[in-house]
Amino acid sequence: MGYLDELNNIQKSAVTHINGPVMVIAGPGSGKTRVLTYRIAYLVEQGIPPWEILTLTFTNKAAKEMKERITKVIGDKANNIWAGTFHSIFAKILRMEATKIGYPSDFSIYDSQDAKSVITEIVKTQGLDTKIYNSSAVYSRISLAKNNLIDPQAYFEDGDRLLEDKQRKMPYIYKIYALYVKKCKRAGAMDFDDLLYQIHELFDKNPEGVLEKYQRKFKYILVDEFQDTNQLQASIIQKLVKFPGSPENICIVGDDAQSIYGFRGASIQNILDFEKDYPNLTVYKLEQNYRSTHFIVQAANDVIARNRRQLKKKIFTEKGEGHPIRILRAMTDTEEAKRVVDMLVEQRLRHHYENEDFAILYRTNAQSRVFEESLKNKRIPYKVYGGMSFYDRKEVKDVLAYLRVTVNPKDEEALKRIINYPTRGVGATSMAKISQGAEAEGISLWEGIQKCYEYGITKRTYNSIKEFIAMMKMFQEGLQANSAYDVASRVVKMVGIMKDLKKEKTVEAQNRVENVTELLDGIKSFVEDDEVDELNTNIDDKSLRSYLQNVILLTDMDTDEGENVSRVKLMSVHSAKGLEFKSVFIVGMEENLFPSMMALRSKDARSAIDEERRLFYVAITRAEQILTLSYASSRYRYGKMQYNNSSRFMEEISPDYLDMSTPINRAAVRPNKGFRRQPTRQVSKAQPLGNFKPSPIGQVVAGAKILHERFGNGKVISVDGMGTNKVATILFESGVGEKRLMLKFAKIQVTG
DNA sequence: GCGTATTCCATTTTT
DNA sequence: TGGAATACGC
Repeated sequence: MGYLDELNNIQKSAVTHINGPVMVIAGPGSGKTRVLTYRIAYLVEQGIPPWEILTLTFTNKAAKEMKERITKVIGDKANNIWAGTFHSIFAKILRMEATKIGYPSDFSIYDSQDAKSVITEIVKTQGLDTKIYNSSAVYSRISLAKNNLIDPQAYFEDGDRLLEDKQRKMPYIYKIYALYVKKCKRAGAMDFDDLLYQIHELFDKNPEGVLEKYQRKFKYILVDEFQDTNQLQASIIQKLVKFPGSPENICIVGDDAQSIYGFRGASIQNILDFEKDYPNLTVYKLEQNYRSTHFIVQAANDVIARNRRQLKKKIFTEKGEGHPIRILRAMTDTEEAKRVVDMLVEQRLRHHYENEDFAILYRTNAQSRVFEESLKNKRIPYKVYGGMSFYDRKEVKDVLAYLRVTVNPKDEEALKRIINYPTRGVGATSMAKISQGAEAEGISLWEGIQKCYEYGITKRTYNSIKEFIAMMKMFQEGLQANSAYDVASRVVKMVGIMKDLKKEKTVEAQNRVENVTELLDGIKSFVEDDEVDELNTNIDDKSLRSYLQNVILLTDMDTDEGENVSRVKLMSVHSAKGLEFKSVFIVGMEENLFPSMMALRSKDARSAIDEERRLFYVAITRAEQILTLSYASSRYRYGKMQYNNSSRFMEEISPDYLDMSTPINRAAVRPNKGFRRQPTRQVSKAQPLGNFKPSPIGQVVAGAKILHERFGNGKVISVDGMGTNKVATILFESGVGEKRLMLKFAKIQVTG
């Protein structure tokens, strides 16, 4: 147990105190992950079976990292620990238990797009105005309700909620909510919130003693980032931990100062209440920061001191004084981007940093664009996190929709997506008729299209639909005997998706073809490869159903596979939580941006600004050595020029920690009247970065050593196919394993 | 019913 | 600004 020596005394106590409730208040960079992983390792060494340990995190990445680190300490036993995100762990349990609460085990998961589309349809059929009942707004109200354990009935009885809706000119949300729930259920679908809400239902109703089963199973529970849990999550945990005779072996880790998900119903109150709920609670405070230098830690302390209501702690560091914090001022957003990138290049040279040592953090994803342009101009490789991810791409969603309907024909959103893709003459008019008919009879859309001839559609359309149904049934029949990959590749082939994409001869269309190929590769590795199961808890479930339910919970944060080029990282501050970088740029430090306009205008502005401040605190504390803040006096937003003052947050840092060579100037600097925005040069998109030069297809032969732009070094196993359709099977060194790549699209350089 | 042109409209953060 | 809903011509 030599690893215990790597811990300071408080960390050690937190690790070895395994019985009874424990709360660890962990400041930024205080070795929180280390404590969590060693605690789990310690539990296993004490003889606790790994499968009795449940670890809940917020991101797959955090779960994965933890598993890897535990594996290093205790070996393969780590594989049997239940570690994952709230959503993925509960999705997995629901897969086994859903039938007990009236859902099929093949339930679909609706992403937010699906959910919003359901809402829009309801709003329309209810004869309400889709402009007023904006689907995003309605969805967030419904989501908030679920996260506060308010069902439609309770919503209807909740005067405050109804009043608030009325004030927002949306008095009928309660009605939409009820219909939404009904519709999802009929479609055998759960949205993101349902993955938690339905687990709560399951435990609450407790059919066949299912709650006791899991209470017995999970003898030790650990929860990471507890400050970001909402009422629903806290309640689920409580159900598992608090019961007569329970040893209450729960360990929560969190930092009230880093609570940044209030908009999702997260509440610091959960942390503050924890002591009340668990009278035997032992609290450990980790206050030494092992990440950042003195200036950075002090700046963070200065800022957070302005907030009301917080758990007392004093974060300190022994990492030395470090560099004072630099502030960059620019006239425009483009100039800001340019100056940031220039500074980045300078730091890279001076401190011998790699690109990957840098992060550019912003408040809103829309800000990434100018920095991308700037980085492209300087030929600096970068990666943008957040925004459009692989699984959000239309072509990927289309294929997944076919698979979803194959697994769960009642999945209405998926069915609507594919019924006329590729176009087969089933347009909006016919679908409206069928939808109406099905709705009137109270049957699912899938059942509706079976008898669509009753709803007065044309012969032609009827024939198309008949063909479509026959095809889908064929896929469904293949489900039992074939692997997820076989089903998927058959779907892609039979549906003619590739044919449809290839008929367009643009670069974008080629990319789409490549994406579909990549998706199929992904499914293949899911089937064959143990590594890809992010959950890692149930590697035997290789069904298509299991694939679909896993894949929707992945984000691009989790798919960093085979990264071989060192890249600057661009992401929102929210996404940066839990990460660290040698040098951090926090950009767009302006009023109305950071803090956001929403926060400044909200009816409880004080609390909203406090949350923005915690967000800024999170941002500052990502930096290990160098922190740079930047802002622009003017910037384009929504196509218009906007002028903002510099952020109040910068003034909250004592000048002692700032590099005063560039003082903050609060007065808005307005450019002269004749000022014109520089037209941004369009840099061609598919430009290979660095010195990467793709080789001609002919050079890629079996046995060749190659370098792929994304997957890194590998060896060609075989090449098949003819002419321009050659496909190479390549074994990559970098964890991604074997991949089949279309040579005409793959960016491959032969190295030997 | 389909594809394209046009207008319109909303802009926070995400599992 | 750019993505999505709508209008319009075939």
